[in-house]
Amino acid sequence: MSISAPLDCCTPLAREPMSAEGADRVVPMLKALADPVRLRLMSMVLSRVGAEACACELLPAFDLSQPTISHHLKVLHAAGLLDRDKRGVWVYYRARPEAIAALGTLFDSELAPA
Amino acid sequence: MSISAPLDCCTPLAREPMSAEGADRVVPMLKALADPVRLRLMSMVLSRVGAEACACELLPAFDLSQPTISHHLKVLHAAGLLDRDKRGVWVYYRARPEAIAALGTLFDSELAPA
DNA sequence: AGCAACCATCGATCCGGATCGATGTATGGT
DNA sequence: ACCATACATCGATCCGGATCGATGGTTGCT
Repeated sequence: MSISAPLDCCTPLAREPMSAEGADRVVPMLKALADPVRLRLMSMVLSRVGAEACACELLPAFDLSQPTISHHLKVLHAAGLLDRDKRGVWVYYRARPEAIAALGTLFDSELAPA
Repeated sequence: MSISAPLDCCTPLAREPMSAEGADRVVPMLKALADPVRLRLMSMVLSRVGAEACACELLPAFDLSQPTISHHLKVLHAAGLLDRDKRGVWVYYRARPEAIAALGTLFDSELAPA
């Protein structure tokens, strides 16, 4: 499971027709966020000071089992959206600003063909 | 199948922890784009002058059957990302700029908690 | 009226993924 | 050494969705 996401992946959708290879690089990130639990997890981490949160703080926010939340965090990590940092017994997840910024540029409407 | 997407849905992820209801409003759009074929379809339409394209022009770009492309276009339409306009025998799909803009604000990194 | 082209719908198949309980692995405390 | 806590992994189940061939509905042309 690589950290993937070279992040040289995201030109605006409106700039030119995206190639199949380009799509294959972006889709994993979108797929990771295209789930209500994972989108809320990402938002919770991003809202924290330092964009960092302990898994133990995220779990009680959902009515889901611990393995399920662990699975979702793993998906976000594999997509390059979260960094993982084990400190003692606790695991802290930190958002990767470059990944969020890359997705932001995807939906830039500047300079769309008139 | 409603056109959905009131588009008052998208505050930046980093602004505050997204509620379950908020996630349920955004996820359909993300899910629609979290597919390589649909992401490329969206990019192809957005790249066109007027952000508009005929279905007959989109089909040959893929090695997929006509029902499959029709299905994907329907998903993008149902998510509020594409408008549908039948002109004679042809069907034209036009991108909804508000929807793209709404997704753009989702990933705004401005004013994230320091 | 008849035919051809464009697109949508239907029904079926098949694969991925969301979820869980059970179990494994580390870390820290007594 | 023992146990409790925090998290990950495993195996199984179940549902949604991506895809196709076949068919249906419109529109335009002759």
